[in-house]
Amino acid sequence: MGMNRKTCTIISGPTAVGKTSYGIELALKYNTQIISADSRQCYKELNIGVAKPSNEQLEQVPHYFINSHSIHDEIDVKVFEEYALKTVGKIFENNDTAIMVGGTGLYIKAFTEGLDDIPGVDENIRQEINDQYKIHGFEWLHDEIKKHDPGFSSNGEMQNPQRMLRALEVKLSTGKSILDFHSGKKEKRDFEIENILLELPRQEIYDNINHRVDHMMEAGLIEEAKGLFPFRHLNALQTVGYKELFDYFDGKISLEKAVEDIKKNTRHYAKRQMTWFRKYMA
RNA sequence: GGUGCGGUAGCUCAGUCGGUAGAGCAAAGGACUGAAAAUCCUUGUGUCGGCGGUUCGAUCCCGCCCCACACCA
Repeated sequence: MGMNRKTCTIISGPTAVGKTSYGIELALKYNTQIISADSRQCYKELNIGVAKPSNEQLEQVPHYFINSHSIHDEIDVKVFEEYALKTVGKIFENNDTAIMVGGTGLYIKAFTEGLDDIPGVDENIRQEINDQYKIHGFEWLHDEIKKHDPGFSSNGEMQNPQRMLRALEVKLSTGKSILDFHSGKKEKRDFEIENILLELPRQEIYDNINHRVDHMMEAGLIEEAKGLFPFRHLNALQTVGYKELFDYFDGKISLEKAVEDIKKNTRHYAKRQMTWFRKYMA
């Protein structure tokens, strides 16, 4: 421990607050590189709709976890945590400072504090649970958890199917409740972490979002989404900006409505980010 | 000009057989450990278009007026 501690500066904040350009500015100042903490910009097939840094920006400063994966890869927090830790290590070989920029709060949390070590789940069990849920619905899920994991049933989020599915698959493949894996222990990283939370008045964020969506449409979002339509079932495509246009392609809504929905859903997203970051970064 | 249908929460509308009203969406607040741009929870007082009338009491009934839409001239 001493004067030569390595530091990772993390720039977070809601979408459309200006993280990208701020991060580049800082990276240039420290002559270092950027690790993105964005769960969607890592996919090389997603461009206009995820507000990726421009090619010029990417040339100014090397970025990691941008265009680094395919929508066909299975990316999740764990993948990110490992990737990001490996990458900072690499950056620290030649720099005392690394920059992380991103809006995916859970990813940043995993990077800074680590995740509890939960064994991987049996793929067959996972598949079986998802199939059964699709067939029998919420009631079934509810009853299964009550039967197999009474602890989660009384203390877990019993109205949230996604969490319940996860709890069930962990319980059935490890024999232990997911709640028992949650130690609450924070991993201590061997580098310093400095948080910078970018904020703007709510109305300004919303205005930025509305304008940005209009620009995305002008830049050809419809064409991009059309090309990705066959992959709509992938997790990577459960993404604001694409799912609304898929509904339009289906004839479920008008194009005008789709654009409105993209703006609205992006605003909701920004709001959730603000809630998260207020708690963890402020 | 005439007839019809409306004017209720930011928006779309429901409702009160007369006792001052409620849904969805929006908006706001919150949660979050391998789907996180995902998933989920909580929060609803507004001159019920205006002015009069009837009534113990009107947003609801009656009259007039204003506004919107449709049709007829």
